[in-house]
Amino acid sequence: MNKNQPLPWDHPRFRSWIAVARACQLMQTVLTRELTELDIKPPHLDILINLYRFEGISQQELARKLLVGRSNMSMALPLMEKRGLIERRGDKQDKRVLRLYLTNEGRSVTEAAMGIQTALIERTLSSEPLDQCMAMAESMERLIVTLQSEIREDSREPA
Amino acid sequence: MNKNQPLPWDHPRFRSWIAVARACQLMQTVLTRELTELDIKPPHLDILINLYRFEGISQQELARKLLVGRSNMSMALPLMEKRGLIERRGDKQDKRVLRLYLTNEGRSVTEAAMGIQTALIERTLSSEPLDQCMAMAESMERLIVTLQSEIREDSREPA
DNA sequence: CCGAAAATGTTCAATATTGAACAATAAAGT
DNA sequence: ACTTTATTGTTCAATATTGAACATTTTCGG
Repeated sequence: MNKNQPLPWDHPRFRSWIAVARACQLMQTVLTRELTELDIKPPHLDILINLYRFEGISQQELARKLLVGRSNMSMALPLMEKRGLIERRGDKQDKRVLRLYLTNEGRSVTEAAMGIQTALIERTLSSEPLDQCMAMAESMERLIVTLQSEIREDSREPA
Repeated sequence: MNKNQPLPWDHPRFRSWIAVARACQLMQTVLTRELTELDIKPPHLDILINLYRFEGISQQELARKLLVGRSNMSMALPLMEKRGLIERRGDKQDKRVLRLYLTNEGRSVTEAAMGIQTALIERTLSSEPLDQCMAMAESMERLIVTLQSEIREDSREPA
């Protein structure tokens, strides 16, 4: 059965990618644990960080930045609003869009959570030379561009 | 508010990691699309690949390899069994454990799916020099070791 | 200006994932 | 042998995520 098909784990790039995926998974797991004291989870942190950087962003724009569907935001944001972390205010110009803002509570939770995440990343990645980290980031950014263009092609031409 | 706290996006390692995470997310999205023709999703592919490599593995061992909880396997595997992709047979020695095997159907689906995933990875990563891929893999493997030991510490000492 | 097309957000059902509590079996300690 | 502890798998409720169908509002073509 393995006669004519080269097995994936013989491909160096395949093996590399699997390692990347596993590392992401683990990092997520550990981050989840460390965030429990703040009673938030990674998806919410992603949202908070983006609101911290881009105050007044719309739900649509936020979903695009996070690479998730709009419906995701429609489910998550009202919960965060009820918890007093964010506010949603309608845009004056365009009555369709809701613009998002951090509350003071949300801002301080975000700062604490960013501190935790930054510390985790520094701690676990500090043994890797900075050159190597930067090179990896550049590879990943090229990968992101490639994959995003592929996704856009698919949705333009859904034949 | 940003006076005394250094912002995460000023840390090069933080930025690098965010790029890694986004790339993983996108890769997952694209892989999901390309697997629809086989009617399976990435989590099932992960399972199939591991059964392909390690026939007769137990549910527990499989969960450990995939870095997911045992309950996850308890939910997913019966569905895959109903779809005729795998078989679960009780261990003769130890009546607690269920050992997992691919059916012929499962094996051919796995081979097709591995082909798709390998092609995707080769296609999107081929522009990165092999040295760079290997260096990244080594970094990620070190990261995995670090994070796993941290997880183990936590679960040993859950104070 | 009016009707068609696009954009934004919501709802819903389907699927994933987790952790906790549980039952059955095995291993260890006495 | 017997009680205790550990391991394996299951169930359940809670939370995430997605895509499709939908309503509202805006934009565009005529």
